[in-house]
Amino acid sequence: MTELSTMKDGVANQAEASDRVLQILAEAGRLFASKGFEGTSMRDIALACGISKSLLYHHFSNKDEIYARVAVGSTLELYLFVRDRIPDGPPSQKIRAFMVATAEYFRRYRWAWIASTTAFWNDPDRQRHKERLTRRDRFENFLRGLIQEAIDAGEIRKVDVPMTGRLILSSLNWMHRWYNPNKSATPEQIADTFFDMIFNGLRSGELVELPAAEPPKAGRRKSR
Amino acid sequence: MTELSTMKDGVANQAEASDRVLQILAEAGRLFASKGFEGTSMRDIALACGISKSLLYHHFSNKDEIYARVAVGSTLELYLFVRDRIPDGPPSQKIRAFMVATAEYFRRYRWAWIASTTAFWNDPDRQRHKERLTRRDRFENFLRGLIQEAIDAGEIRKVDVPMTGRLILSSLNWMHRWYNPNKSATPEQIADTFFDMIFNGLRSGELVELPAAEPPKAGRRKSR
DNA sequence: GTTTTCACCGACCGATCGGTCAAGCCCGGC
DNA sequence: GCCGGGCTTGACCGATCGGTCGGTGAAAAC
Repeated sequence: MTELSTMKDGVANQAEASDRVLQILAEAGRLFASKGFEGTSMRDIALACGISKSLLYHHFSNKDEIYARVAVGSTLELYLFVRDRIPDGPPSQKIRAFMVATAEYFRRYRWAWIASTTAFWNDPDRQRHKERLTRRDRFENFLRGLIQEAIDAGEIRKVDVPMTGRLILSSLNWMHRWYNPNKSATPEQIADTFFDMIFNGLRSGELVELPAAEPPKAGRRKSR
Repeated sequence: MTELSTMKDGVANQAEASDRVLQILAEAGRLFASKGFEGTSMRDIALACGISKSLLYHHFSNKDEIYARVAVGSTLELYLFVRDRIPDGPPSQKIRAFMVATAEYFRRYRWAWIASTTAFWNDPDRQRHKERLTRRDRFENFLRGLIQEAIDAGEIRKVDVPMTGRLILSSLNWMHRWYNPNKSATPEQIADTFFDMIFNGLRSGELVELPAAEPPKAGRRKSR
């Protein structure tokens, strides 16, 4: 199921592409990620690759296509990548695997990930942007299915499913803003920690029954 | 506490500014938020305001200053805004108030918020960002203090404090990517829901019946 | 009544943008 | 030999970029 693993320097899913094309995609992804789409010129990309600007137009028809190959081509198989890493077992563990797999994808295709989630995300008139959003919808709906599964199995509370999905995805999607690859924790470890926090909650103590009758302010005490 | 509330159209903390300047800041914020800093030209801003491009340079020295007034000027008092809305009471409720207050700030200064968290966040020329980042650090450290407080009070588990802060902030910081002001839930309600999910966890409580033959869930429980 | 101040504008600047094009370079097949 | 065809280039294009300049008109200050 991982025949899609033709990759180089974090450029995902670019089968049958020449070394030069892969180089361009890698450099362009890095630049898009750090300076944005509008902030990156074709001259920047050419300079980073050590080639002439014209050569970019030999391999790609325009700037949008480079971005599409970086971003769309990279989110292309996120859904499949994650789906294939969901084990059989209790639904809650599937959610955990979902988070860890997404984090692994982030780690492997980091620049392309950042580029695709950063650049002109709300430009309404970009045709291929819609394709990417469709893929992300499928990805998100997959997560919602897992959450519903966990609810049906009685593993998690009867929470609002879309909102729960947004919380989980938020914890992963914001990671690129603070994640430092030189620090010790891997994205997978971070995702695992976040799953623990979200699934088990932060609250200490065994679940004694709810202080339901109590107004929130007066609540819990256990002075230090 | 709210002497900082000179605002118009979601432009925060722009005291003693003329109507025209406020208009420019509002329109520029909206454009920066939707098209990014590099993607927004001075002509765009002038056109949106119905004025000439020259007039922008009469009121501001350059494009960066407009961005600074929108973004830096808006995150300027986020820390104070939130701090003043933290009630006395149990630390966990302070964390909840922190989240709700941040969400309120997001709702009130939405465009400026998006512009400041979107545009060239990792520009190598961090100088103009340093001030803004310093403020955000203070903001984040404030949250970490609340988390530590809750741990010391025994209200929440002995979790990793910075990581917990990142989870909480992620849930809020990613909101602008999916929040729809036309839908029913307010940002404050969303933040409240997220607090409940993170604090109490998703896992169903003891009262859930144990399906007799069901194998246990692979030992994810963390004992404290 | 004169001068100063200030919001405002149209024309313009050099630089850079995305993109084009005709021509060279290189290398395997005749 | 020399012939095609893919890789590569520098010169160039119109458009647009951020920013400047000289000036206008009306109110405020003297």
